[in-house]
Amino acid sequence: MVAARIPDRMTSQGRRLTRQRVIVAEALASAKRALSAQELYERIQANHPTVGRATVYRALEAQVQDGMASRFERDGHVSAYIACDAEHHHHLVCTHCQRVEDLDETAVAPLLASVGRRHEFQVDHAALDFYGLCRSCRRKR
Amino acid sequence: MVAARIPDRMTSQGRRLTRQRVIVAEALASAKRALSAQELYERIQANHPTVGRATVYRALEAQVQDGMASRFERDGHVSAYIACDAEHHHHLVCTHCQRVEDLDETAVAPLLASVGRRHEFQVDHAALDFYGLCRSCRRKR
DNA sequence: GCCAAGATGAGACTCAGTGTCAAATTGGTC
DNA sequence: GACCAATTTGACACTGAGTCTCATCTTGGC
Repeated sequence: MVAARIPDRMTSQGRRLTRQRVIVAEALASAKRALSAQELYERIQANHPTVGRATVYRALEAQVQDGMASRFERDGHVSAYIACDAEHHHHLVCTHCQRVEDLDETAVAPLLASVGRRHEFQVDHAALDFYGLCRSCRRKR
Repeated sequence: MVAARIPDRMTSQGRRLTRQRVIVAEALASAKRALSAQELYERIQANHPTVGRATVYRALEAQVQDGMASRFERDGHVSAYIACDAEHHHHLVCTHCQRVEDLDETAVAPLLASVGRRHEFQVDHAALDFYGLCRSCRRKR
């Protein structure tokens, strides 16, 4: 089960396991969709009104570093976050309901390999996310 | 020559061809690297001090819509822009010198096709940019 | 040249995200 | 369990990219 490994990841790099970071991680994981830091903060406020806004931002940043979440850009220059259980995951983001599907890494690998081969470029990281309408949102239109 | 088509693109959707938008387009095209709106504004100031900041932002937005430029996110939540001469171009961005290489579209197409097939997802647009060090920056390290 | 629709420039405004700092918490160590 | 240094937190001030407003100016069709 993936959840069992979460505390390990959260304490990587000498990071301490705090109540607040657990709250943020759980809130993001249970959302099952992309949320901005502000939206997540507001959700957390409902049950944990003492958790500060800056703490949510810091916790999200830590989660991204620890490979527990990924960040991408939503329209309007806002970052959105989604919980994920492996590193280097890429996503299909529904721009209507904000639900996120994982993209099969095996489909991505050939592209990454070909880029390394064809361009003398040391790829550090890739923004590789697709935006559009998921099946159920497409039907509703 | 591609440049000849620029006025056509700039007047799409009933948009008017203004002196300022030409200045912005030329400044971005001649930069040959990714620039933030602010950086571009500052460059333009040198030769055209009357062009306003908001105008540069608006012109860049229009260029992205018209497929004359693409936008991606730089660290620090800032948009950067690069001129491009075809639609749906994806890029290799050097995070050190900000130079940009075009990514061969034929390498990308299989991925796009497989996403459409494997996920019932109507892809609207894709963030598909690679960040890293270009050859010359890599050598300098 | 005329004129309506659209664009511009100046600057106020917004708000996501960051920095600061005193107080609180964590997790080794004894 | 108590102690303590290092880290984290919460509150809030601050920053700055990007947007909005509005009076004025341009564009382009007639």
